[in-house]
Amino acid sequence: MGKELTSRSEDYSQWYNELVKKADLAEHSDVRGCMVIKPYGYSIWEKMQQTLDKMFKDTGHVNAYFPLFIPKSYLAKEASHVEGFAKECAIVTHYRLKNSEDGKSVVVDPDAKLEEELIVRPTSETVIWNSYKKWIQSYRDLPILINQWANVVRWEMRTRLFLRTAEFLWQEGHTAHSTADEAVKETLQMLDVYAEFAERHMAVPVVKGKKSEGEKFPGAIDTYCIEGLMQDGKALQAGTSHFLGQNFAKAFDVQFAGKDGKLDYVWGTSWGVSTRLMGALIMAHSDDDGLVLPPKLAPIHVVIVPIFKTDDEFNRISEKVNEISAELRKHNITVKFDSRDTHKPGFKFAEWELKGVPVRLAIGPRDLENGTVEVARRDTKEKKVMNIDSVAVDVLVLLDDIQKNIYQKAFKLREEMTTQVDTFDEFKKVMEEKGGFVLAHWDGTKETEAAIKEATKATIRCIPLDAPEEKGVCVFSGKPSSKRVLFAQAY
RNA sequence: CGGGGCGUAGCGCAGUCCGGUUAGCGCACCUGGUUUGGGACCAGGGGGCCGCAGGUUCGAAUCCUGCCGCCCCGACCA
Repeated sequence: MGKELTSRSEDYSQWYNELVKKADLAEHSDVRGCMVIKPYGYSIWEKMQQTLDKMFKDTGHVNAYFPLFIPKSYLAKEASHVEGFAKECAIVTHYRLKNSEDGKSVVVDPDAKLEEELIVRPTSETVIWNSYKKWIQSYRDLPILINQWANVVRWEMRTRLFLRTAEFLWQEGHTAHSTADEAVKETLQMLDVYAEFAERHMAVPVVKGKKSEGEKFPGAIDTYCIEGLMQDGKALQAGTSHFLGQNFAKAFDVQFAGKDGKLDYVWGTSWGVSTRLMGALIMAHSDDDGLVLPPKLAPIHVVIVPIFKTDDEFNRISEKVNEISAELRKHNITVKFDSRDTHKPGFKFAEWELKGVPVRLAIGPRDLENGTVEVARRDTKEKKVMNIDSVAVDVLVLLDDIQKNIYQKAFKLREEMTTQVDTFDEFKKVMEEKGGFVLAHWDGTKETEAAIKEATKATIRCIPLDAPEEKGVCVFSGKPSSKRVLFAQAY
């Protein structure tokens, strides 16, 4: 099948690109920067959606859907917002095609020009706040806690499957509140939801923090984020949560009457995670043999590979497999019986490893005789022979152990790849030789941030929320600083 | 959007410099047989607008021009 992967040490980005394609997650479409998410990749995304959606509902949010197209004038209403997105918007200018003169193709009908051009949403704050204006009159209408699952388009110059594509899938939460305090609480609550999802479900440890002025969302007062560290030592922003203040309420004139009868502008938040999480998942855990998926997000938990020579053997094994599968399914374990007789077991082993299935069972004639089954775990590649009667419970325990183990492994890597530095020479040395996260003092200015980026390619990923107060001096300017911030080269 | 590389069968590539029978190879695919506890083997077979569009030429995968796409490096971004 020719599915040997380039190793990570040889060429990390080539490894990533090949893995995405060979594990059947996604491929490039014919449209520049867009991707086809294939069924196996999409089923992982669906699992993410299901989990997140439940977490959103559990925190009081409801789903709705707002349009793909945004009138151009909406975008212009919030100054920093339009400035942030103007360079990467797709624009609809016409609504009709017609046959070309020679009849061989179709052309845009110049008579069908739109009066007001439409922007394909790069995010939905503007359309949503336009609706909120109609929905909100009094404090009794608040809060509004809405999420939507949607696609958005940002015309990126340089794209990579899942990590940065021109069109991507995401969820965007948009909430409206009567007080700043409540909106800030919401912003931080959703940051916690994201962090919990990343750590408990994706098994990716993340740092919660606040973005610097330069890195924050256009239109936000404060942007919070979760940052993960990939195996190549680069950081990946895995989710963002914004405190919008009254910026969009003012831009769209959304006011409410308080209990005292006075009018005030509504306070807002927005928060989102995208199919970029797929990239984080892949890069955090996978190895040179292919994907490594955390059981909580794996579309298939257990693959069963029969080993047989004759039809009779196959039939007897199948019978046993059906029993085991039924037992596993009782425990909510997803099982795939690879009964193909067109491939040898070794081939199947390699293929399912490439696809990251957490647990593999192999059953052959010897096992039938001995009442055993061979159990292999994807994360460590260990194999054990287990008693066939208790396999369901053993697998349940094993899946739990795999989930924990890959988190621990990622956590340990992050610990090893996080370095405290106190001089700029150290900073540069770490960035050049080791990579990863660097904790350093920063004077809080844009100029220093830019200068450090210029010199090292590292940006401020965030100001960690749990950063201890610590007197120090900025590694670059020598000016005083009260806490360390997190630097890294980033995706 | 700037610099570099690439585009030939589903995938990976040779052939391109120096134009000339019928465009090759490995994997995959189809048929038959032998196989099956870590990517099987033998035999036979099918599959090509040589990225697209022009041009030069008796003749173009090969030379020229334009365009499209992908990868890498920069600037920009989730």
